[in-house]
Amino acid sequence: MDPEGKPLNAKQIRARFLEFYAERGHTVVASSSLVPQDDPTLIFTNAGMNQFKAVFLGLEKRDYVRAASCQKCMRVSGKHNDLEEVGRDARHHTFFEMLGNWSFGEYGKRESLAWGWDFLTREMGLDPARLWASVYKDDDDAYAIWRDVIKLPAERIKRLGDLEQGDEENFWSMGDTGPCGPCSEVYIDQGADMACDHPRGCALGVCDCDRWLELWNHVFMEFDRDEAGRLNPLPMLSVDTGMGLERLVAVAQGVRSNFQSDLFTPLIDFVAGLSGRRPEGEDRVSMQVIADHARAVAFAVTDGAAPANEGRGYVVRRILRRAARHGRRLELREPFLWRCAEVVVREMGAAYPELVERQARVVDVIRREEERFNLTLDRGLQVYGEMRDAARAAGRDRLDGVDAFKLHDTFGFPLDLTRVIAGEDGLAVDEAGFTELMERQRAGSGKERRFMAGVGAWLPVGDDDPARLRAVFTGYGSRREEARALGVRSLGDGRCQLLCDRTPFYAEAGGQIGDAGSVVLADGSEFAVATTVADEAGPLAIVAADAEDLAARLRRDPRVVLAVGPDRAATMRHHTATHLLHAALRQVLGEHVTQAGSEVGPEKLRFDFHHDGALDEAQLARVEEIVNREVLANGEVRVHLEVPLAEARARGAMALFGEKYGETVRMIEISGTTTAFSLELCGGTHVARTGDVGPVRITAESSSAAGVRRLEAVAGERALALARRDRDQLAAVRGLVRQDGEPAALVAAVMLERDELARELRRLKQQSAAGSLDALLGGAVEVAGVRLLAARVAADDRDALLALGDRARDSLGSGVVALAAEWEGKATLLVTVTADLVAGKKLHAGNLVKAVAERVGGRGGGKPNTAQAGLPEGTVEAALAAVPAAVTGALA
RNA sequence: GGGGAUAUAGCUCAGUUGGGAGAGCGCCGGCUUUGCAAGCCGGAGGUCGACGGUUCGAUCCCGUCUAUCUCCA
Repeated sequence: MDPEGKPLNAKQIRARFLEFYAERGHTVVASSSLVPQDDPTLIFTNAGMNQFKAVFLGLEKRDYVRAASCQKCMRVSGKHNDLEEVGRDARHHTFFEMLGNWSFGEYGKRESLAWGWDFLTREMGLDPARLWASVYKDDDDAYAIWRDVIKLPAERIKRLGDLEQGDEENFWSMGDTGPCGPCSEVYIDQGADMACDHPRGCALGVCDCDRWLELWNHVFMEFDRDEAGRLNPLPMLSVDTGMGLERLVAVAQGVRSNFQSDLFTPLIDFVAGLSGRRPEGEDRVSMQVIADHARAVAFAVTDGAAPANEGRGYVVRRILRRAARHGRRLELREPFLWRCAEVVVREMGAAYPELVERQARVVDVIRREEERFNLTLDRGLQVYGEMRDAARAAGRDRLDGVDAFKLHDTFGFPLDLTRVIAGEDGLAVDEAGFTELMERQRAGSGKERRFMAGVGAWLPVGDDDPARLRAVFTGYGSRREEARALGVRSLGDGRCQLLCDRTPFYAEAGGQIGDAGSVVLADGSEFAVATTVADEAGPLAIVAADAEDLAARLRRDPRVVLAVGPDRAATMRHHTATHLLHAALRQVLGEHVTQAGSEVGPEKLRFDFHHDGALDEAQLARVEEIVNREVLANGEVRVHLEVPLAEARARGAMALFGEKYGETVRMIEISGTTTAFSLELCGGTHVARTGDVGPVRITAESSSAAGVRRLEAVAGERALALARRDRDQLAAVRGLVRQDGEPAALVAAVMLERDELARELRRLKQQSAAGSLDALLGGAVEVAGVRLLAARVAADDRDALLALGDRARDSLGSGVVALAAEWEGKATLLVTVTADLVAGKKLHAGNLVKAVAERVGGRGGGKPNTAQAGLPEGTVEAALAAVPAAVTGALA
């Protein structure tokens, strides 16, 4: 409550939470991106602790031990989150915000629970009499804190969960192994009228209904679970808590559904206004779906997850299309979701400045996707029409499950729309058949899932378990390193991963490909490093060696010399060139140009960016010119380490996909002619001065996806090689044309001349063919009452032969023409029959040519009026001689 | 990662026992016509997505690849 006794609004609640913990010594940490940076196991950030995972695993140190945040989260799958359910009840969301406080080995259960209690009861003004708590069965500490410190009556403290019985309630773990521990949850009793009719009675720990609303989960990480399932105490206890902002706001504002809180009402009101309908009944459900999905889509696209047909982009597309379908239910036919996204930006832009920064592009992406979906629906309608007609023609009053499934599977036409439209046509839909096919598809694709196939267990080199060790990357400064091997892991394909305490090898990240090179062992043996990949342990060299063998050698002496190969220099040039290109594109095309991906290697660089429409020659030339101008300026490439994220953002640094956003970031500044020319967050390797990049040439411009352009370019010696090749090519052209002047003009003149000559040649050939036609016609004979012309002619391609045949047939008026010609070492026989004979005498050119060809060992066929056959060499005369007999035979 | 569909003129698309590449719109030229999507005549424009196979012959059948659409994970 605020001083006047009015409920707080969502913005105030979010701010209060962070202030509350800041006052208690917590560092307020910005929400990390919805798109997880260094965690391939996650599609979207789904909990507040995601960005602290490495800290809990002991792999990363932060300069604080208490933190609090409000984290953007998305959950679109999982046992409690079927996308189809979102919007139908009071609680489920795709996008939500998670409030949390953390202690990294510092304070414990007592502080976390007591502060949480104070926040809820004093700051939020929740009635202490309605709050309940649960603890893990064996967690006597937490129980005692609730009863003795917070003074919660014992009847409102429940002991839940039982690991021995397989009940993981109130026991949290990150995975099958690793940090884990008991948790304690805070619930609010929403009142007896919200109770359910569970057979064993509506009660906390029994049912799962909305009366007992879970508000806050405090996790106490105190164990490390090993492979045998044993719980080993951790040296330090850590705290990880999470509370859904949407629930808290709803409870604090005294409403029963999250959708009635002011996080959602502006959106629902907006959609109601737009559609001219009231938020009641099924219409209310649709509006809630749209409100939820508009938030999800706006945030996801802002964080770089654009609609696509695979991965997280596909999830975004599905959410967006589901919203669009609900819009149609409200009879919103024009794209509308992009306008909802504008409302999201208006409402939440203050808390999440990135929404405002990228609004123009995000709104545009959403509107285009809506338009695309309309096209998909149009095409689906067309296909549906064909299916309907076929069903009716067959006298059925039902659309097959196969058809409904095909509409959905192949044309993306949703089942519910099929149902509605078929209903209007008086057709039922075989939904059982549809469901069966759907199940089959699910079962089919779920079966084969391989992730880093064949990766074996770590083979330790020293005493420590490599799974707990980490490599330090030293490759910014040096390319050769004497290091100590820690572990080897087989990839199952004759190669293995090598973990060392330090390594100069850059692992594939941020578009820059992993380093190749070599590793030399103490025994003098040398192995090639094919590339380098990263996982939580840091850069791992992929070595072409047998894992067991390599591990055995290293156990005798773990010292190794790691040397990055010579390609790295070219890669560094290309990486710096990529930053120059990015900045130049923004100058030429505008600030909407943002990176959509890149690949930087020794051979070339590839840069994908958001922009509509192809770049014309002038734009490409301008971009190339700017990049090269900056190279000549020879500005300094400065690397700023440990820049606070907020500061980097304030300076307008460009964020790079695939790059890790910690509290502090690495920033690459390229000084230009006057001020900073390029400023990007980037972990890659760069040259020292822009002059080191050497000449840069753009080699290709294309599209990689809707709204995304792709440029390819080369720098340094690759650009020189390209220039050399171009020069040689031009010299070759000049040499061929043997005239002075611009090669293009010379070639154009030659081409023009060639076209004229070709035309002239064709005319002459036709003339001469026409001339010889009279002579040919003189050779026509009469066979069985049909005029027949059989002759060898000079034609040097199929078209010429056919044209000649046409003329002969027309001159003949009524009859059969058989012409043979040879070109390219192959003989072809053409037979044409005039229309009157096809109809009257039932002559068939295809049959005639087949009969003749078979006589001499050839094969052929064709249509009744025209047919062709291939003849063996030297059989032309024999074939022509066989024609009269074939005609006679056909008429017999 | 696994399926399904599509790829033909600048654009939208036709094109079946495998046998001569088409329409509409757009473009260029000519004629006609003072007006609203003008009319008539003529013309240019195609490696039928790429590569391989089967065949006397492939836009068509088969295989591989690429791109786009779409579903499942």
